[in-house]
Amino acid sequence: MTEQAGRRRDAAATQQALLDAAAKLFAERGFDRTTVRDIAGEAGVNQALLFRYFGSKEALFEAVIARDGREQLAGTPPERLFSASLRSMLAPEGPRNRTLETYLRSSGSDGAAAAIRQEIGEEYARVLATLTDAPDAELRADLALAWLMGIALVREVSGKEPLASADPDDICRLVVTATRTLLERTE
Amino acid sequence: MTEQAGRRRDAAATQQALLDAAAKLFAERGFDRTTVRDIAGEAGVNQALLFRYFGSKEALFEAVIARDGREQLAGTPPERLFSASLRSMLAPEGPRNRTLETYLRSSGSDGAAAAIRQEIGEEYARVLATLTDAPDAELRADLALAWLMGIALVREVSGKEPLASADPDDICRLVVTATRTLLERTE
DNA sequence: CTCGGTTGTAAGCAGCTGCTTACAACGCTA
DNA sequence: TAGCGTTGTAAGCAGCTGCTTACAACCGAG
Repeated sequence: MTEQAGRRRDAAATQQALLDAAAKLFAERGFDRTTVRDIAGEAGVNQALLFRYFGSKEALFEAVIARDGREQLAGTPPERLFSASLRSMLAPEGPRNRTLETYLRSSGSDGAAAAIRQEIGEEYARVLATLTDAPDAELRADLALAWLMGIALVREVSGKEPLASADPDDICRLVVTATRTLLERTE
Repeated sequence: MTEQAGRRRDAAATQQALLDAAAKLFAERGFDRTTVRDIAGEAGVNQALLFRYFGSKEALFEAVIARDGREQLAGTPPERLFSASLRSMLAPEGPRNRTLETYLRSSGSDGAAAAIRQEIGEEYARVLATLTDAPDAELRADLALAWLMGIALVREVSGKEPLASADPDDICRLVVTATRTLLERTE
């Protein structure tokens, strides 16, 4: 996790370590339940440096989202965004993108965290809305996004069975089938 | 909100006021973000009484769920539970049952709160699972429950538009239509 | 009236939170 | 090598958290 040997006095590496640690902990616990001491400890860094390099806990949160938030969004064609996001959230391991997980685990936070949450949600919904030509496309997109969030919530946060241990393929099949009535073109 | 005149020294009324205040605040802010001082203040009661009558903040949470949690579950036939819960969460006002709202706003909490969350989820899913005869009925029920939670999350917690201001009837129509492929009998 | 348990109050405890400050160690530049 | 800005450290601040304690006010029973 932390590199004790090798170079010390490396500001860039320290900032990276803080960003990585924060991204992990925010995704796992959300904004409120992650303390600056946790982040500094996970990064193997003195907590005062967090404030030197990022100014505040909220600014660190913004930096994490700015780095990871639009990655999947930009790199996925719209027609695959829904299933790709679903699979990304369901993937048990690997360097998955945990932005949506961060989003839902930080629900209820105020301030800058709330503003950023909203921004992410809007970007996802905007892309999903292009998938249908129904007049209420945005509402349908919100409902699809809501299902994504709900599945992540019940699976990851609540750990409810059988959903928590279900095969991502099975989940994907059921959900994509059901959302056909939501996100489809009539033309 | 609080009755200052009239009887004082009424243990039962004090406990009721604490339960009501706690139910409201837990639904609005979740477990973690609600402080015992908030609850006592909302109830117009000295905070020490909270501990005298309920022992701990977690025990108060359990008491709230025990009082309200199974109300809607017990009073609604299975085939209407999904749309009834959805409508109850979408209802803008009135004495709606806010158990599911409490559930999702308290996500991420540990301890007794987590155990109770799980219990509520299981009861809802068990009932929903009776609606289909598919072999993976429980998984389908979890996915339906997840959609409920996700809609509440995006609508109430994130306040995302257009979902937040959408007509409950429109939402219900779209969601119930989409879940037909999930929760239906083949026989 | 007096007693004694019940109800309500005020103050405070220890622990944690985000954040700040004063200072030491380092290493590049001159 | 001397100086100095950069990087890292340790300690601590004020505010909030759940919870406890010591005590006053009340009221029915004897």
